Amino acid sequence: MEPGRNRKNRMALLDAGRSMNRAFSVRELHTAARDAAPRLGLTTAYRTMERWREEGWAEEAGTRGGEAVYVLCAAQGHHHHVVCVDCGATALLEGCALEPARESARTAGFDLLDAALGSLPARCQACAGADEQSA
Amino acid sequence: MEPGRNRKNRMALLDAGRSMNRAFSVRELHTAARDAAPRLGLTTAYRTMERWREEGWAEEAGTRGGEAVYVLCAAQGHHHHVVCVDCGATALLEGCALEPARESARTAGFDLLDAALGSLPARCQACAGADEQSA
DNA sequence: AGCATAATGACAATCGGTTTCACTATCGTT
DNA sequence: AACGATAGTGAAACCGATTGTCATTATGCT
Repeated sequence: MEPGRNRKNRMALLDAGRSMNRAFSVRELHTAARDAAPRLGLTTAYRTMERWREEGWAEEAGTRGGEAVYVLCAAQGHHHHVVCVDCGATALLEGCALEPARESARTAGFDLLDAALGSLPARCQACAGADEQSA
Repeated sequence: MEPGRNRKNRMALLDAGRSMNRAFSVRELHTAARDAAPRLGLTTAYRTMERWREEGWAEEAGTRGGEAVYVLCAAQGHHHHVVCVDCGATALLEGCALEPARESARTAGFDLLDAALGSLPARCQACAGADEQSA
């Protein structure tokens, strides 16, 4: 990570993102980072997230309540994880669990987009349990 | 399909949707259906798409240029297809290509959401080729 | 014909997200 | 220390997709 100029804001955002251990929206990131950098604007949060995505440190993990959520990727190489669509909890998947799907797509003349499939939508045990209760 | 009252608009929308053989946005659907039903409003197109989704005839297949795109599902049972993120072309995947991923997720304590994984983002050969040219 | 109600469409409102633009912070150079 | 170039910033305007409102219309039933 190359901080470039004015590293204070980005560091606040990075710390905030790392400390929340789940998928989060830009708005949530902004709110969390404001504890450390009160004058931080929402625009900068959006710009920083886009930068992280371009540089591969973050990826989009679907939407929640109408707004896009993202995950910070610790693993840099080829990997996939699951993200709970309710609470944002994440887990890394072992091995290349999407290879069969990729093969199947290839025979149909399509290339699966790893970039868009880094985070598979799922429901974690806690949220699945809560769902049963409310249903 | 139960047409209910005033079937003219919905039939126009359904015909339009069926005739375009690819993923499409609500706005595209509305435009196409207007040939057969000129007074059709955009609101009705949105409402109809939501209804189709609730009833299982359509599912969201990501976004393109900021607007959500959908596919009409011919197959009713458990199935997955790929959707080209560039042109919207679709193909049905053979077999249960996502089973390994589901297993892997389960060991991590997550349930993959079939509903959200009906359409896997991909790129078709034509668009992949066009991409190479422009790059 | 008359009624109850589903369906409709024009328009307003909402809401993520992006763009604009004047201002500020940082860095290398004098 | 002052300076100039440029990256970075935030408030506010803007945009476009989607949803809500509400008076009107179409439909099926009696």
